[in-house]
Amino acid sequence: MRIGYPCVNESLDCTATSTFRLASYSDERVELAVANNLGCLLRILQFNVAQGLLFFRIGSGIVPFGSHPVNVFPWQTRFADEFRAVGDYIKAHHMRVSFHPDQFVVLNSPDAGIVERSIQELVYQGSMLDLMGLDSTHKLQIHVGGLYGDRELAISRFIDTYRRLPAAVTARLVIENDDRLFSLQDCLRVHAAVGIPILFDNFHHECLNHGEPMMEALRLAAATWHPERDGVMMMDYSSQALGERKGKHTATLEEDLFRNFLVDVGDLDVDIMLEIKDKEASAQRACGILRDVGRIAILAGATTE
DNA sequence: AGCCGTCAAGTTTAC
DNA sequence: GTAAACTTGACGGCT
Repeated sequence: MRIGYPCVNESLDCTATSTFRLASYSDERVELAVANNLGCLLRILQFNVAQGLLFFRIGSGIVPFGSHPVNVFPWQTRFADEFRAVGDYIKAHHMRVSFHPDQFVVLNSPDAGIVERSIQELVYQGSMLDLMGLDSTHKLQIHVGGLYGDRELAISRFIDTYRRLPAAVTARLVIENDDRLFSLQDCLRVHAAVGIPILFDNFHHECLNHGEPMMEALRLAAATWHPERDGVMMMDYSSQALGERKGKHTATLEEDLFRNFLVDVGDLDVDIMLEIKDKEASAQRACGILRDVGRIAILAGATTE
């Protein structure tokens, strides 16, 4: 089991998502930004290894305007060595990484232009994993998309689009249950049609479900991951921010809730991405809790033998 | 030097 | 019909 956090490290003064405005686009700025971002990404990964955090979500903005037609800079060849070095580091330390294209990637949109731009974004993000030399256990996670007033049609449109995706994308694409529109059950239907793994989000499941207990939901999602092709299940973990709008992520890890969640996880192998505002601070505490729970389990085992 | 409106992209929900 | 939320920093024009 690995624990990680998304995109931003708050301890280091180094950001892997530096960018600039479209209006000030130039090839030179792309080159500067990518050099900075890959350098910072490696530093963040080194920091993570030192902390025992072996799961990390890489931000979408490593290459500014990476899938935009304005960007014709040959970053794939210019930074081939740097991407390869990052990938070598990840493999050497048995880390796992993912990408989470943001809300503009909507594969089930009725607008063909939006679908095409979405596919290009997925191709861009997948190509970074290719350049790093990372296999299909490193994933691209998206949501099913919009509802457009007709759930059946929306799901079937996702399936149709999925079948047209390039193999480099489908090898890595996973869908996540969301908190308002597409539940775990909806994702399971998409999985049944095309075999796409489901990245389980416990907090979204708490917000939107059909009565499945957490332990059952985890096992349903885990069964959608093909061990050799996909690796162990990835999941997002969070909890409700107290006193805030329903669905708002907590600012910091609620340790008791996380400890209880690990009990539900049991002996299921899963890599956990903490979607929590204070990033690596909570991730480090989560690692400590995981070690405690493991130690207690070992002690409990010892006393019964 | 510091303030602060704005930033490629989509969709839903609240007002 | 328009704006906020998703999530968030930081770009960059302006004083």
